[in-house]
Amino acid sequence: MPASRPQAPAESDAEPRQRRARRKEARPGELLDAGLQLFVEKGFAATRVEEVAARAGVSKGTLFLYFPSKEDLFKAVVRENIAGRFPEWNEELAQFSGNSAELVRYCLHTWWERVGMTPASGITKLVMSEAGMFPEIAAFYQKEVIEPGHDLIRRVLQRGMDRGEFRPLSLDYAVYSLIAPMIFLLMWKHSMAPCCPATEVIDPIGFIDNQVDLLLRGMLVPGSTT
Amino acid sequence: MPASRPQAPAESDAEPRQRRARRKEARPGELLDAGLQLFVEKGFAATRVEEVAARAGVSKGTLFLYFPSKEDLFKAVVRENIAGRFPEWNEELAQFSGNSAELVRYCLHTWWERVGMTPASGITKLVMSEAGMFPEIAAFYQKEVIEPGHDLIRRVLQRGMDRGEFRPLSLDYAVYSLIAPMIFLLMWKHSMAPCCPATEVIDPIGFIDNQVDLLLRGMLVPGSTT
DNA sequence: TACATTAATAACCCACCGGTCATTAACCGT
DNA sequence: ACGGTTAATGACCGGTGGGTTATTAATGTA
Repeated sequence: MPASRPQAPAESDAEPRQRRARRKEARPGELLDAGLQLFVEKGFAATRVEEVAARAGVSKGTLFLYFPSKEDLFKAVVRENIAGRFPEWNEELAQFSGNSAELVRYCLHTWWERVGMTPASGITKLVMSEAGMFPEIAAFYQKEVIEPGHDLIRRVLQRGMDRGEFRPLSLDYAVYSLIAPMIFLLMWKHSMAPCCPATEVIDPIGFIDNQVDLLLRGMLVPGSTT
Repeated sequence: MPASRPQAPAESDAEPRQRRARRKEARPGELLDAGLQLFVEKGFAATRVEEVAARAGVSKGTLFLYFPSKEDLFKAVVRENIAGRFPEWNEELAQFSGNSAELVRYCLHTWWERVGMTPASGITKLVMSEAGMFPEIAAFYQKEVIEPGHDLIRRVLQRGMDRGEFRPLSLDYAVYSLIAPMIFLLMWKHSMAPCCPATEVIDPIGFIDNQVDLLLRGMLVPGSTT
């Protein structure tokens, strides 16, 4: 996980926090953090640069001192937060020693812990939402995140088939059968859920468990004892 | 399917198409059609009412003569294209006479034909994308579309359990297991797919067939001959 | 043709927001 | 203490877009 920064100037601390402090080093990072929060909250178009600046404890003019435009700020936010954690995950996958049903369950749970329930999930939602307006970012995301993720899942399923645990599957489709509920969860969390708190809330862990159970019944070879 | 309208005034026809024609009856429908097109193309916030009016062959002022606000126009578009069609679908569901596995397959295929592959799917994508910024719209959509759709699916699953075709399921989760792949398909179609035409395209029908097959293996009582 | 009714228009208002720039003040070397 | 440098500011600009309204003209009636 990217080390979280000291969360912008908190004012009212031991420091009287003078108005026009000169902190050239800290500004970009604080603006990036504020940008991440607001872009995830409101999307790209709806986020006002002045608000980003305010949340970073700085004026609008200062923001443009560090980032030439709103779009550049956005790109910087995406770049910083979509760190390539895939090498680490691929490593974990290769070392997993349990059966493939357990591996599937482990993958989805881990995804939820490390992406789904973190701000990173907001970026995915954001990119899918605004892809139409920013095709170059969509392409970047496709290449850097979606394809590696796709390959990782594919390897899990292939492992299950190689070990005789899964019946022969159409890999191209089965991969999406696992991805789809995760995307759904993430879209739900960031779109409908915050607006309609009254209506039936989906418990993510419960849903994932149930979904894995359902899909595994369809994927495991009949009569398996797992 | 709602009978497609004569697609706004085409000018340059046999009719010289006078400037300020008075066509009180035709305006709302033409504005609704133009609105559907543009909202799906560009999203809610990015669509300018003046552009909707122009595409309907009318001035901005005229639009506000028929719809009190942009948001009301949008709600009317949603009602006409999705929400208003549930009675018809519920009727079809009630009259279905095959087994429940066939019914599930029929539902998803029909959804794809009547929503997924039509502009109506763009509306769902739009709402999920912009729900955060427009809670009124999200709440409206939740009530008029999501809840009826949820109930419809739930009835299908309940039918399968009542008839002893499906094993006991957690309805709350199982409903989402069917909805999730549809939402995924639709998000994919409207966000990543148009931007990354090179990369592996998902065949919707193939995916749906495969998904239904997988889920039914998990839902049907073991040893069922269906 | 004269007149009332009202559909339709286009100019207008105003709030908002991305981006700029002259001004201000914090810091540093001497 | 005193400039000189530059980080930071906030007033300002210009374009945009939702919504309003005074005006215009199409239609129906006599």
